[in-house]
Amino acid sequence: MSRAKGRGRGVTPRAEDFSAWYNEVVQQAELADYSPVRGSMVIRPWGYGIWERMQRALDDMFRETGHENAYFPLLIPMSFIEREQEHVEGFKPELAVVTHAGGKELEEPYVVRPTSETIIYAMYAKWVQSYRDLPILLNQWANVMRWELRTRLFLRTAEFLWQEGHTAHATEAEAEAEARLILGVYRRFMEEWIAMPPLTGLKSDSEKFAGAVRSYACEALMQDGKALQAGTSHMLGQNFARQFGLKFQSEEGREEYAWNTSWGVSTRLVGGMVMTHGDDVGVVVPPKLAPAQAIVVPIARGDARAAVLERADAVAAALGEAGVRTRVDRRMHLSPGAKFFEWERKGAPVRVEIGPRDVERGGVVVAERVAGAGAGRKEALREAEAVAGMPARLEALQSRLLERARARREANSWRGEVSSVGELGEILDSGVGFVYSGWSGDPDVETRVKEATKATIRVIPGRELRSATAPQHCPGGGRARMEVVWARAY
RNA sequence: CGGGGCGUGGCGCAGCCCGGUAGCGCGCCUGCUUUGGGAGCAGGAGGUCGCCGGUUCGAAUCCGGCCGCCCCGACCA
Repeated sequence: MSRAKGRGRGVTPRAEDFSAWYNEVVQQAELADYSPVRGSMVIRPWGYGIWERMQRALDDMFRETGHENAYFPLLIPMSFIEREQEHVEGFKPELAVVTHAGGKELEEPYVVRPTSETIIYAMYAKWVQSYRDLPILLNQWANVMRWELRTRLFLRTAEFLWQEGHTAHATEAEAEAEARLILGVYRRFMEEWIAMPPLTGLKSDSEKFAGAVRSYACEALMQDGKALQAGTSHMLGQNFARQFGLKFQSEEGREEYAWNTSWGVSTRLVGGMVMTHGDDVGVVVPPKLAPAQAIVVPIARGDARAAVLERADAVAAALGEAGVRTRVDRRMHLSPGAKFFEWERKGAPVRVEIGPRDVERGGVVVAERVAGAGAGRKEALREAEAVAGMPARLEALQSRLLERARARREANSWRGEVSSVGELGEILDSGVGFVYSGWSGDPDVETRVKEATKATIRVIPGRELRSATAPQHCPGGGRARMEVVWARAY
């Protein structure tokens, strides 16, 4: 495709410069654009449509697990943020603060929420008196602001969209179960919808959320071998409850502090999708997330024009009835080829071409964005056959993407003995993403490894993800008390 | 916050050394012809050369200051 490249329409190949590839692809696919405000982005319709599909799917899952949506305010009194010790320390450096309003300086500054634990638990404290008022299981869809120094579209922006769940429970066990339940929801969502299979498990203390007792996380492996923290679920213990007076009277009449959890995923997931499935042509959107799953491109040549357009509309309508989100690209000032390139760049899963030859024989030409093994680039099918087969075709594509991503994750994982920091560094330098090893639990080891290799413990994997035989050796020394996964991360 | 780079029509760039009519490609507009992998021809619109100051008869170009953005490192969904 040197021609396209020469015309300045190509993309830097992933292998040449992954980060340049990412920036170009996100913009060329019209997922997002830079805004005039430093570090913040505009999410364009194609990108926002993907986020909306994610939102809908997650929202349904939250409801199925007993949660309701609510909304808490954007501005939080500074004093609230300052109440929980670790929480302030974690967030202070990246707070945006409102000091003036209505033409006057405020008596107490407000922070633009970086996360809402403080204001939400202050409200819960007001609403809860008895164990009968528990649990509270709320979620909110909101924007938050963290004043990042180094930003990237979707992956790290000053303002981003997310969902944050906040729950309050009468017992520790119940809160713990909630945090784990949500971790499972996230994992299932990422696999089934984004076709991005994450590792899940516990965070080490150094990586946990500011103010949490423990954090669980989903860590996905990107094509460049770096890990992306794609979702977190925190068991907050009674840390916030104590600071905000979130107390209740138990069945036995005792006054007790409630147990909290909080959990979130953000528009970062869109970036994860790009870095999981994208190729040197552009973005690849899994069918379940695609705002348009099938793009019908009429090839309206000469006097066949009217007939071609009519068939295109008919096929689109039939696809719509079959439950396929379909769009007809009727723009007449672009050649078919230009449309093919554009939709491939944007990652639409399937293209349906209809030209005079197809109309004549009652057929269409179908091309998939990511061809399956053995399948040709284009298939000439009868109209009815193409329509009837489309839902299955999309499902097959969806699962092909998941399998491909899972295979890549495993192919780029090192499961074996790693006995020194140097060896760990060498393995990472060879292109391996996730390195499994033993760990004593000593935080000094983590620090030393990070300094030497830039890798951190991404997760202490859950049982089902651990290696068949537990690693005996620990890079950095000590006796192996658990298995951990190291990686360089975003 | 430290190091590097860049600011010139919407986008990508040349011009800057060596001061003298602001240019190229893509895109955009109009018309005609086109349409099975990035259409062709003809005509056209669009620029306080990041900002402020200085030098000069004359500054995109030389000098000083400021601002912004991008890339690379320390902190983070």
